[in-house]
Amino acid sequence: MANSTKASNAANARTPRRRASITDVAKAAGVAVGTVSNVLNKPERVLPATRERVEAAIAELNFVRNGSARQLRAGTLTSVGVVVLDLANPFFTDAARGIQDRLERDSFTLMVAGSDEDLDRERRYLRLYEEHGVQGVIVSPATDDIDHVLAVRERGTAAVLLDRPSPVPELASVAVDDVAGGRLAVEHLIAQGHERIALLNGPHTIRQCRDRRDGAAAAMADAGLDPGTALVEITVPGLTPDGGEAGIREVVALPARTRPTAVFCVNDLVALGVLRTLRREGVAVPQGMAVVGYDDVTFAAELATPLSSVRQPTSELGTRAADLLFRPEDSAPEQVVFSPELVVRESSASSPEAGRPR
Amino acid sequence: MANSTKASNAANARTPRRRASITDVAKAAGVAVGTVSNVLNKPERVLPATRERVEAAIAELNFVRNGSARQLRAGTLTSVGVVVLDLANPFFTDAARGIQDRLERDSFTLMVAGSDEDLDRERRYLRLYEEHGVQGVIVSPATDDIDHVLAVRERGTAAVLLDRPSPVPELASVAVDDVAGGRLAVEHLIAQGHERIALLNGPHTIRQCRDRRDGAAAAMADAGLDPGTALVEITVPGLTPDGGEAGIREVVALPARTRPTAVFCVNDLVALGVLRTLRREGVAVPQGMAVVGYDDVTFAAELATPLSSVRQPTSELGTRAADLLFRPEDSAPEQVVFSPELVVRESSASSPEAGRPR
DNA sequence: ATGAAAGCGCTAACAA
DNA sequence: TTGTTAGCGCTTTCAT
Repeated sequence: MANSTKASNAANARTPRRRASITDVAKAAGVAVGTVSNVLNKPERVLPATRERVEAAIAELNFVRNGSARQLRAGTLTSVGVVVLDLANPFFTDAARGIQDRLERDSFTLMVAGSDEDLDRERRYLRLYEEHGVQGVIVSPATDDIDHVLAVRERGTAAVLLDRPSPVPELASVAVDDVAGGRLAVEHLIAQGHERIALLNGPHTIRQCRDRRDGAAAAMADAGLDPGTALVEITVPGLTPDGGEAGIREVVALPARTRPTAVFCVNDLVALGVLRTLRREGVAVPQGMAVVGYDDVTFAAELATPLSSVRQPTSELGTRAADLLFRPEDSAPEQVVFSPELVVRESSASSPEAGRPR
Repeated sequence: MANSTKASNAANARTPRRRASITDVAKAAGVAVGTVSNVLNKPERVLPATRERVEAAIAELNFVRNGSARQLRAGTLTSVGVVVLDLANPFFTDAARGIQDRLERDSFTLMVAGSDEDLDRERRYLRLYEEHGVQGVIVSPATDDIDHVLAVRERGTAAVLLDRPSPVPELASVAVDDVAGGRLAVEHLIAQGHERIALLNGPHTIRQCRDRRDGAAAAMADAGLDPGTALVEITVPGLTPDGGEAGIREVVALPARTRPTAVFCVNDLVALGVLRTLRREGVAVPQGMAVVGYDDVTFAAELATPLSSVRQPTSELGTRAADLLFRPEDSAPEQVVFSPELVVRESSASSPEAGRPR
């Protein structure tokens, strides 16, 4: 049928002239529907001759199985749904890649949706997946409210929390210790001599943001600084470069006396915007302002000022999540927590090679 | 039902104890199934009193509509499926964002899958979407073979090609002129005095790769250079930073006499790997090797050596694609082609500010 | 306003 | 080996 389409006209193609059903095929081939079904599912059970007739009819009628009907009978589907916070964030797409890699082994298919940190959208997608009978869902929740995830699981669909430790034992999760991450970043900055540090953060409804802040504050307290004044938290309008730009402008506008000398960004996208803006404004990094990011995305090391960042085992996060999805029924749900590590680069280290890169 | 889950035990939750059906709800509420259906779909048609009873039953039984059954009756679904070449490529995720933004307006839901440039996987996802009755599909095809996309459309599902001009008039498409893009990049390099240019490219089965090469070759020919010798094409093992690293190592290993002095990378991910490797190897950019990328991703301008790149209207690509999906039946399919533009930065311009950035 | 029942397309169990 | 048929869960007439 390769080029036959060339002849057809557009309107025709668009018209939803009823898709051929298995009954149509049966009729056209002069066999029973059961036989067509067998050709589709257990070809070996049907005589080559009849099979050919049926296959001809299928091709002829352009038949495509109706997945809904199929599934209505079968009960379930070999696919998995994922909802991440942000489709444009490399952290999540890398994790999605990890999931896909793992799932591929069992020839599951993966569908991804982005919630844009919106609880409603998260719920909508989750419900869509569930209604369509996916085998499991992997969600990085936008807020603390995960009742809907729990509910999905209650109803018999496997569920795993991604990048978020589970608050209840019966739900599996894969996460990275964000408190530790925040602590790492700020301990490092303090060690570099900074005593007032800005935190460009997202809303505290997002757990990652809250935890990283808590870690940062803890590091301050441990160092004998008062987090209340020494940690200047600024909520950015978006976890993006533009958000970072807006945030750092606020910092720079602060009176010199109380202006932080370092900034810890809740992710590398934000940090990218910060670096961009500081450069434009002629502020030297790290001398005028030290910067630490989070996620250690691919490009962090290659920036004009190589960016210090808290690294997470991103893709492994995904593969583990996929693993947990299909553990045997009787095994207890597992809570996996990875540890982050800090990668120090020039954006925060006024040490050895402070001058020119390379 | 918020915290009730806490009490339940895991095994129980996992057991696919048959999901409650509409019949169960009807029974529990002491009404007919039709009434339950009405509560779900046309609540105004049912007496408040009965409605409440039904709603109580729904909550009680944890009922979730079975999407397959629903759709089997209704025929179709308000969602759209997208298949992109690579989920980890910012170009495609940005485009996906564009699609999502546009679709949101009509409260469609979006599902994304990555084919990893594999035709089989592309086919699988497309079929999955089709079988499940999505309203439309948007595909960035891995190869020239788009019969399966045409077929989907023939069967009545709207389809739009993404980042790929349609070869047939009856299929809508949104693309960027990649020949022009390749030409822009190489013309620029030639203007900078380069006479032998490496092209780190992906396989020619991918149209974008082929077109950019053709544009590059054309620019050479126009300048009186022989593309056969002056354009050194190297196929990278992957369109990723690591692929770029492998590619540039080949280039650098060439005997000085025939070694290119500039490299044009088929995307910015590859270029990132190239810059990284050149830095490690101590090759100055652009003096020792000029570099031009493609896509102008967010971080291109912020790299240690700001990267020259061919910019595409990425997110607009997505919104337009979504637009085309739902044009009225009678309107002819549209072929949209955007023009790329070259953004020159330090990685290729030995001109003004050749020395230090900032 | 509600109930009863048909039927969407498919698979699986059974009969021939 | 092939045909017949019940029924998955839902929506939608058509009665009541």
